[in-house]
Amino acid sequence: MTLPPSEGRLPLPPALPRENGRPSSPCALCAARQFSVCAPLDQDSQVRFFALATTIRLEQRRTLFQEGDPAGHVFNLTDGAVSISKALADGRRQITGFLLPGDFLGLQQGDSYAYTAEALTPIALCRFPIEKFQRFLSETPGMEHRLLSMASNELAAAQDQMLLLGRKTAVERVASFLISLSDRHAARGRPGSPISLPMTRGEIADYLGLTIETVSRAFTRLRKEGRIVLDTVDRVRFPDLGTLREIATGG
Amino acid sequence: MTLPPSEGRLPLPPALPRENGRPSSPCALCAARQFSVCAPLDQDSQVRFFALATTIRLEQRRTLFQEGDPAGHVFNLTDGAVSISKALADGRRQITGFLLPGDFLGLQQGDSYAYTAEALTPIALCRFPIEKFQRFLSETPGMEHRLLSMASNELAAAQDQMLLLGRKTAVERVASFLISLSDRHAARGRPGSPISLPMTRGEIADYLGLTIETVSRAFTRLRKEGRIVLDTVDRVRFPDLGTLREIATGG
DNA sequence: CGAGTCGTTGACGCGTTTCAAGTTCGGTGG
DNA sequence: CCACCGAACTTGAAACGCGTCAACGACTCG
Repeated sequence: MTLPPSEGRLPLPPALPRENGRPSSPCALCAARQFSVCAPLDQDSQVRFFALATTIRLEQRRTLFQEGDPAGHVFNLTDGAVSISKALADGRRQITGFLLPGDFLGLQQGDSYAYTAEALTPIALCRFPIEKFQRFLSETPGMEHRLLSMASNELAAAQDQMLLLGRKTAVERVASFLISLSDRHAARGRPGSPISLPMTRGEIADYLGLTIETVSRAFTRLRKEGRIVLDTVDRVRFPDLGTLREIATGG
Repeated sequence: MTLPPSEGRLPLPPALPRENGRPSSPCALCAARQFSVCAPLDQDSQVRFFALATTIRLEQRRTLFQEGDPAGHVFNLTDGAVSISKALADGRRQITGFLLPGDFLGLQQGDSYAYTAEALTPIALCRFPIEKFQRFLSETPGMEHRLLSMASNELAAAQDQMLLLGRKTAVERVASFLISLSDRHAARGRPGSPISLPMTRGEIADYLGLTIETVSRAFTRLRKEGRIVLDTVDRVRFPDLGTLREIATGG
């Protein structure tokens, strides 16, 4: 299975340098040093670690795993975008996160996944069988420390999102969403503006606890007020990140 | 400073057995084995661990630390109830969690607290200086594993709360809140009904992303429909947990 | 060219918020 | 012991932001 020319919705870094068969983005656990507080793995550990992984690819809109599926693997996203979501019995859905290259997913307590993971674009991942991964964890000093610090960051992000969902208006939510996407791009050394939106309005709505129509109206309002420029429907520029940030925080 | 007879709002376990000066509730990190996937610490490690801690007490409504304060300690709550919250500049507030005895708080990335922690009732905590705690972590096999599993559980709870905040109605939110409190009591071996509510309607509102009035109306509606019985304003009985659970999940 | 998906916009309805009284209850002081 | 007070809670009425329903345009793909 090969990755189509990738003109789904996410152009992303047109082509990150590809080193001798390894995935095109560094593995968050082993190489994304800027996100970790602990010393990176040594050369030997990295080799042992990569030996555990299989690279897999998935087409746009495919489900990686569903809430309740037996949890057999953990993953590291190397290309594309993924949504993490939970749903109620009647279909109401909440997307709890969007994952970008370098993000890690699938680790949790219990023997089944607590959420659904879907490909927003064609994706590529490193896949680790969970027992092998756990064994590597326990054998490799510093790995759990690193995972703990990643989990702490996720927890802080989750709290920000709860503040958004519980207390922000529709326009504030959309502004916050755009700011956080921009910041994530900037944190990886890519420009914070313009950015591409690999997700649809419906997916943004499910992430922000709104409807498609309300998200669309918020985009329109931000555009008419000059806070954003929509080059295309999935490409946004920010003439003034400072003001947008103020809108996002209700300041 | 001594703890008053504790008739604030939280009678809680009237008097857990108190062993030779140790806090009345077991430390989540060392003793609450039912919440951990890893082997408990050995006797020696426990002794070394407790040597790091100071027991402190705080009166009702006092702030333990605020969002932005330099982070100097981590804590383990041993008695009472604590709220964790974040706020916007204009005062809108979101409570992201309620902590009960046995819960752990204060560990995060960065050198300042990312949220505010307040005593809902008179509280007692074990306090660990963060550097000593970190050193103990790195010296004690299994500790980071345990913290990681705790963080994973918190992350799963945070995702549930996002689903609640983004997609549930007011009555569903209140029902979910009551169910989760009941479940937490049951998980600690205490009766799941009746339960006491150590927090005010305003604090419940800030947790559920609602207003005081809406929370009150939801309580009234659940009461009139026979789903709950309010012995007093802060004591709830559940005649039929199954039906309440269905309401909570929109099923 | 027709069908389908996605996004935008308008009109209207509804659930929650806002504003405003009241009620209950525990604590305090006369 | 009781009157008073304030905090917390409840209830009602009106306002409003977001959801729902519907129409339509832009674009893609057969």
